[in-house]
Amino acid sequence: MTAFGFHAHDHAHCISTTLHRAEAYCAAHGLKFTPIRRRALEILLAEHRALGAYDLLAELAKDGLGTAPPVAYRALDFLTKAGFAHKIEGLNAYIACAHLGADHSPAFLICTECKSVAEAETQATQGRLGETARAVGFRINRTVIEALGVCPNCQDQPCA
Amino acid sequence: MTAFGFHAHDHAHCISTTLHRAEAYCAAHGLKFTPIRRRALEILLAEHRALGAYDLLAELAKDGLGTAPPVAYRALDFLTKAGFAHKIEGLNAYIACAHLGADHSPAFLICTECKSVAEAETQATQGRLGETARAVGFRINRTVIEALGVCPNCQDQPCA
DNA sequence: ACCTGAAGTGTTATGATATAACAAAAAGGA
DNA sequence: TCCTTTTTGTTATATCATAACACTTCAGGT
Ligand SMILES: [Zn+2]
Ligand SMILES: [Zn+2]
Ligand SMILES: [Zn+2]
Ligand SMILES: [Zn+2]
Repeated sequence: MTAFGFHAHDHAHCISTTLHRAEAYCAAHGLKFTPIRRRALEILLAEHRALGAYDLLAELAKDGLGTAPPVAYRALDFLTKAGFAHKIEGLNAYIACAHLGADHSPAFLICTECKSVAEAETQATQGRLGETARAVGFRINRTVIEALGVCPNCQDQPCA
Repeated sequence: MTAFGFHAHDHAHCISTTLHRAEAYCAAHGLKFTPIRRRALEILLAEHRALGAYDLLAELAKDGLGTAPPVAYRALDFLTKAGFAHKIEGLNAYIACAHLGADHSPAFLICTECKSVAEAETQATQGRLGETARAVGFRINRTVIEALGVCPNCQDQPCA
C-alpha cells in the first residue's frame, strides 16, 4: 500500500499510462472515451491535486469543449462511474484515480496546506469499520475514507 | 466499539444524557450554550439521522429562533467545534454526536435507504490509513470515515 | 441507404449548500 | 459605567449540483 502524490515521480509516464489504461478499459467495456471525457481526465491528471467541477469546466472551456456546468458534471459522472476519477467529499472536488484498473476502495491523504492528494488503496471492509459493520449487520456498498492533514513537503517548510 | 442508531434503545435517555453532557462541557470550558445552540442540538438529537443545514434552519424557524442561513450555520459551527455534532461529508448533512464527551475520531455507518446513521468510534491513526500516513510522513489532523450501505432494518424489508 | 433507438451534447434555468459583510444587541470584565 | 468581545439579525452573494428539453451523433437492424 503505497501513496503517490507527495513524492517526485515520472509524472509524464504517470499520465500516459493512466490514459492508455482508460482507453483500454473503455474499449473492453464498450464505453465511449469522447474528446470531452478524455480531455477532462487529462486535466485531472495534470497534477495530483483535487479540482472543483467549475475549475475543470474552466479548463475545458479554454479548449472550446463547453461552457455550461452540465458539461463538467457529465464528464465527472462518466469518469467516476468508470472508476477513472474519485470525488473527494471533504473538498467537494475531484481527482484522477491513481490506481486505474484495480478494483479498489480508495482512501485519501489530503494536505490542507498545498491541497495535494495521495490515493492509497484499502480494503475498508476489513479493519475496524468492517468489523463494526458486520457486528451490527450493516451491508457496506461504498466507503469514504479521507485524512486531512499536512504532507511531508509542507511539514518541512517552516512558514506555509 | 458499538454502533447505535440501528437498534431500539431508550432514546429519551439518550437525548437528556447528551444535553446534560453538553451543558457540563460548556460550563467547564467557558462556552455559551445559548438558546439557539441548545435548540439546534435538540433538533439534531431528535433522531439518529443526519439533517441538512436548511432542514435544521426550518426547525429553528418554527421556534422563532431565526430564518436566515447564517443562523443555522453558526449553530452548526459551534456544535461541530465543540464536538457536539459532526458533519457527514458524503451527505452534506449534520448529526449529533453519539459519544459526547469522549475525545474521538468518529466513523459513520450511513443507511442510504432510511438515512439513519450510526456513529462508531475509531482510532483512525491506527489501522491501515494510519500506517500509510506514517510510512509517507503525512501528519493527520482529522479523518472522514463514512460507510454508505444498508442497515439491518432495511435489509429485512423486502421492498424499500 | 434508410430507419430507429440509445447515447451524447448544447443550453437555459433552477435548486441546494455555504459564506461574506456589516450593523445591532447582549454579555462580561476593568 | 465604559469598553471589549461575542452573539445575533439581516442582506446579499458565492459555490456546488441537477432538471429539463431540444438537437446531434452513432451503431444496429432492415
Ligand atoms: Zn482510485
Ligand atoms: Zn502539502
Ligand atoms: Zn438514541
Ligand atoms: Zn435503513
